[in-house]
Amino acid sequence: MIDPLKSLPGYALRRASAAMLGDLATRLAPLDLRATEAAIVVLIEANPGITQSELCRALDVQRANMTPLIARLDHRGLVARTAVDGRSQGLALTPAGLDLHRAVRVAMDAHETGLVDRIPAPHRAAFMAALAALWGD
Amino acid sequence: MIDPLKSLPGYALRRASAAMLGDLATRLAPLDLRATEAAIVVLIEANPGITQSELCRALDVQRANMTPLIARLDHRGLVARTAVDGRSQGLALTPAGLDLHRAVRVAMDAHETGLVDRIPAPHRAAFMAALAALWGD
DNA sequence: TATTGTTATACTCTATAACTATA
DNA sequence: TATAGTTATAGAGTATAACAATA
Repeated sequence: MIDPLKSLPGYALRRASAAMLGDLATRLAPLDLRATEAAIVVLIEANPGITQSELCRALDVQRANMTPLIARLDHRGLVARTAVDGRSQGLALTPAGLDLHRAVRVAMDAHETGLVDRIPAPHRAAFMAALAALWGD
Repeated sequence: MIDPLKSLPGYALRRASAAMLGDLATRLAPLDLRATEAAIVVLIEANPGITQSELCRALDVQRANMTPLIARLDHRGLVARTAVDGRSQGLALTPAGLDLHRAVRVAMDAHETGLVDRIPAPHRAAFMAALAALWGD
């Protein structure tokens, strides 16, 4: 079978990303969190008082799609909302949220370590630089 | 804003992939093709007579999800089915499909060239090697 | 028994438009 | 006027289960 896609960097990027996202999803499944939810938990922990709109900009998620994500974390008792002004609420992790955050970091660190370990050591720095060049702007 | 995600290779991989997929989608939109459909067109052109199941294995798409993809290309008159045996059909591009394939290659080549151009030249080989290490399990 | 293609279904992710209330 | 959050909705992507026909 001739596969003209194998040699295309863009296609390889998509397939590698999908494979790694699948690995992360497997690791987060026991926590009943999806990848985006885990990213939200990490960002709230690092930035207590952050608003939904700020999360949207950091993660490149639409405001309309953030609403059900935060609502689910709220209903699970992981996130608390505190009014900043009349229209926005600062978000912070509850004690249960902080506990979950520790488990998230364990799962994410294992994922990232496993990923980096698969890349030959001399290629790692160039790999990160290339991703930054594609992601930025 | 503290962003602990920025330094994570897995997260950067996901964001870079999403950015590049968006670029490809924009380039394919005038052809009314999605990225997976374009990949199918390229694979059929390179492998006339290929079956749906073989496409599924090459692209890592479930059989159940391939059905509507091929059906749409068929209804648009881009793909012709020829019975191989009683249960599978070989796929080939029609003349209209071959015309479209040329436009697909133009769009994909522009996409890939733009992508590679954004990566500093000394990092390109390592980038491809790293992706291959992550993709091929 | 295993494979091909199909249908039905469901869940996630993403995108847009429109609404409210607040600044 | 612009921003924050919400609701509703629609389009894609992806996953499983079950079925008929064929090998």
